[in-house]
Amino acid sequence: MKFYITTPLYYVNAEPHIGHTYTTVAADCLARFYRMKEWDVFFLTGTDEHGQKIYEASQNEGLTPIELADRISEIFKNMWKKMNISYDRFIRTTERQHQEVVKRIFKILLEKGELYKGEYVGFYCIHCESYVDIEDKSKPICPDCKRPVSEISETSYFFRLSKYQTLLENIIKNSEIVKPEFRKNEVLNFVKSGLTDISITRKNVVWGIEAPINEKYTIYVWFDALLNYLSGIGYLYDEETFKKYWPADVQLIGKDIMRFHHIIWPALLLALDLPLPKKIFAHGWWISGKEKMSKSKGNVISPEYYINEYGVDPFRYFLLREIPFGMDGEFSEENFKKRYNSDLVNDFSNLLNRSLNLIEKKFDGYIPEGEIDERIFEMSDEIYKKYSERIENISFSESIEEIWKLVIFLNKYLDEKSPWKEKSYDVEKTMISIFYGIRNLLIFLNPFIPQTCEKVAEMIGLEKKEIEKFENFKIKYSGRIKIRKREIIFQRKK
RNA sequence: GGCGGGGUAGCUCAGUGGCAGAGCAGCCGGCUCAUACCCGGUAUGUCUGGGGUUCAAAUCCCCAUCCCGCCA
Repeated sequence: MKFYITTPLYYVNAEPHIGHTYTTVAADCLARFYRMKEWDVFFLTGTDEHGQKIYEASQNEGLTPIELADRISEIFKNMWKKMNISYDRFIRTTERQHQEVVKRIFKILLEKGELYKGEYVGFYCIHCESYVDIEDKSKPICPDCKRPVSEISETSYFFRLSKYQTLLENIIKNSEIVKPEFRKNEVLNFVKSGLTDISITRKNVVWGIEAPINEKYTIYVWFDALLNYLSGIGYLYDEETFKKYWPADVQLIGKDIMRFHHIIWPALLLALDLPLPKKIFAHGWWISGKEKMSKSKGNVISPEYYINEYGVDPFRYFLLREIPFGMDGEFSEENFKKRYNSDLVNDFSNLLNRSLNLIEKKFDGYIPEGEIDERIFEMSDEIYKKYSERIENISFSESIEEIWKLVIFLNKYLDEKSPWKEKSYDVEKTMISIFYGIRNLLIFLNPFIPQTCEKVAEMIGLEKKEIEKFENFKIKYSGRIKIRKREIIFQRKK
């Protein structure tokens, strides 16, 4: 089995913020989950580096566009390193190979008659690099960026998007491609309202891939960027890899770029006679103080702050646990702290600490040998089933809820057995069972908080590889295992 | 203006015709190995308002109202 997952390519006009981080952490979690199932996973992310905005931004900083792109894409890479993002490839749209693929696709589509040369008459926003509809013709302002726009008339190459209207309607209605479910109608209504062909070349934008024709055009940055999902896995140059991974299993996007991904992207694939991705999931936004975050409002959440203050894993945990993927959610330190203290400290970290403490006191740090309470395995089995279903549905928070049942069970189990009491019996059995319960927790939580799981595994005397496969949650070890050290994994915050 | 989703406990929300629920916050108690934690118990509701269908409505229908999303 294979699993191909993508994030959008991030535009290099800004440094990574919480939105980028959110998508990428979610993708990472899925990638790790399927690797633990021993599927052949390919996780693609990267940066989108062409277009007018990049050109302008580079000029403002006295750089060439590629210098700017080099710098920002490096910042993204560093951020993903910090966040433990396990991508298989980081693609940049300025790479020679990607550019070649885009050009060849352009040619193929042109030859197939999917592109045609036409005349665009209307308004154009230079900044947004897009043709815009203007409500009030006497005051031509870009509906998006609010800058003045000019009326133009120019020739351009168009993609026959309109041709796919009916086909797209049927596909959207009858497939899982638009996720979450509640977005389906929205997209469908838009398609039904009529699709117009879209211009995919630009005359006055120099920073872009040259169209492979005898005229001076560059390729529209969105067309260029979308094709990374194909060029990233070898389309037209490494057919073997491409065949192995295409179609994408899950493509994650923010809800702001649904139009491109739920309509234009599938239409392009249809034009290329390629199968469509199975799911394109649009997640919600993190808001701050009831408003969307923006620099001007000064309510931007800084990933760095939370990483430094609480650690990478608590940050990853919060992003995936706090709200259902797909919904908007409020990001506040108050909510973060509550989640951190109650889930990670009180439930999880304290479970580890009290358990290891008992093993040290009662058994000198050795995991006792003997019978294990079968309920641990039965429960793990059940949890794993539900957890898998939920992850396959891209419901991170519900998956964690499922795993948490084991955390709660283990705390309760310890209390019921009270191995610290003089008159308690079955102390060996209790502590072995707790040990295996914790081991299974580490396996289940590994896609979400990998660094922590690895650290705890090391603490309790396990190898990293023991917690890297889901299969392993059924294994019972032979031989003595000794706790290597006991330390508090998450400190309570006031 | 059109289409769609929603309004349920202090908060976030689940609940598609059969005794109103979960988590967090609260309250009471127990325990005390552990990071004052954990465990158990417990209160809380005009299910937005009004009308209708039904033996029975948070749930189905109609009207109103408010919030959100997409489109124009």
